[in-house]
Amino acid sequence: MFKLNRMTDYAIVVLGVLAHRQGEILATAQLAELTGLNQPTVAKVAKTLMAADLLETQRGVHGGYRLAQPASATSLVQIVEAMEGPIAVNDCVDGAQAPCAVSNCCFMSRNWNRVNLAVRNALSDVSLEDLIDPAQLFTPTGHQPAADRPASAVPQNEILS
Amino acid sequence: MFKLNRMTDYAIVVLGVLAHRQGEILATAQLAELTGLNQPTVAKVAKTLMAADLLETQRGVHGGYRLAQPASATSLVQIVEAMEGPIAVNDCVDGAQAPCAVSNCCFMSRNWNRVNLAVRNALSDVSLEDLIDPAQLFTPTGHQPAADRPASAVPQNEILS
DNA sequence: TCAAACAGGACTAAATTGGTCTTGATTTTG
DNA sequence: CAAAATCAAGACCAATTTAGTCCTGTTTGA
Repeated sequence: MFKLNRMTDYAIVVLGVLAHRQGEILATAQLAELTGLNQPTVAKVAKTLMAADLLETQRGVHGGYRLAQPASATSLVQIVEAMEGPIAVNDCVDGAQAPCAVSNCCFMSRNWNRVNLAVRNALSDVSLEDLIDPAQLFTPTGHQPAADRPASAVPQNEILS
Repeated sequence: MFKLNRMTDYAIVVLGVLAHRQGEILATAQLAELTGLNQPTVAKVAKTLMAADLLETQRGVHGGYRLAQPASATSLVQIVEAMEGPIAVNDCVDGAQAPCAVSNCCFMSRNWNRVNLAVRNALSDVSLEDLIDPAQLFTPTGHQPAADRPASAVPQNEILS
């Protein structure tokens, strides 16, 4: 476990498509077609991402969404917290939504905060750009041409190509 | 979110009590009294921890449970994985229980593995002993005497004292 | 003015999680 | 040997959470 919600997965797919067409405004119907998700689901995800200022919107005819910032500037922790609320491994952690219910709290609180911060840092080290571009990662110099990448790392599917 | 299950919290409380009485065998009824949990809940948690070899058992009259290894040798990742299964931020990660459902998978898989590993490492850096003993953490030399610790870090409650 | 699109909720259904119970096996003790 | 205490294993139901849909508005361009 420790799994992301399905909605968060959807959000990443949607953001990935928008990142590939940076600047373009795409309607939820187009996003639905490109991602394979249902249009209402895309709309719900987009609304949530809007509330976190990760998307910009244009209303009315020919309206839609685009990224509010470059993919390289959006970190995974932003996406996760937009969709799932603040990261809190339990209720003993600063920023948790409810006070802790059981008594393993309080005197462990500082340690939980340390754990929580470590998890959070792990997510903040990855940008949306990293997630959608395999070449970015695992290559110390970065931006290595595709021909040099192992074939197994590039089984692109139609969604983001 | 990214929250641990309540059962995992319970497990940590139970393990914490057993760590304080290392070597002693405690029955689920005693553990229930010491932790404030219900006896059936303690029994369920203990069964799960048994399956992960974190506890040793003695059956029959005066039976019960004790830690299978010192608290310092049990890491948080062991406890979490015992209670919640392998850590997998999504289904695209090695060790996930189901193949990925949506198409944000595959070509992101290696990156997800990186994220997953970072989260996992964050949890493996914390031992059960760290969790129950605030003095262990935040003191580079470790094992600092209680008198030197800031008062705010030692609001012990009755459960683990 | 109309149609395309987002805004903001409410709402239902499905899945997961938490907690309890039952039946059986094992061990100590009188 | 019998009884009591205790763990073993799993079935089961209730509560919570999550996913997905829908409805009624508002905005905008043609």
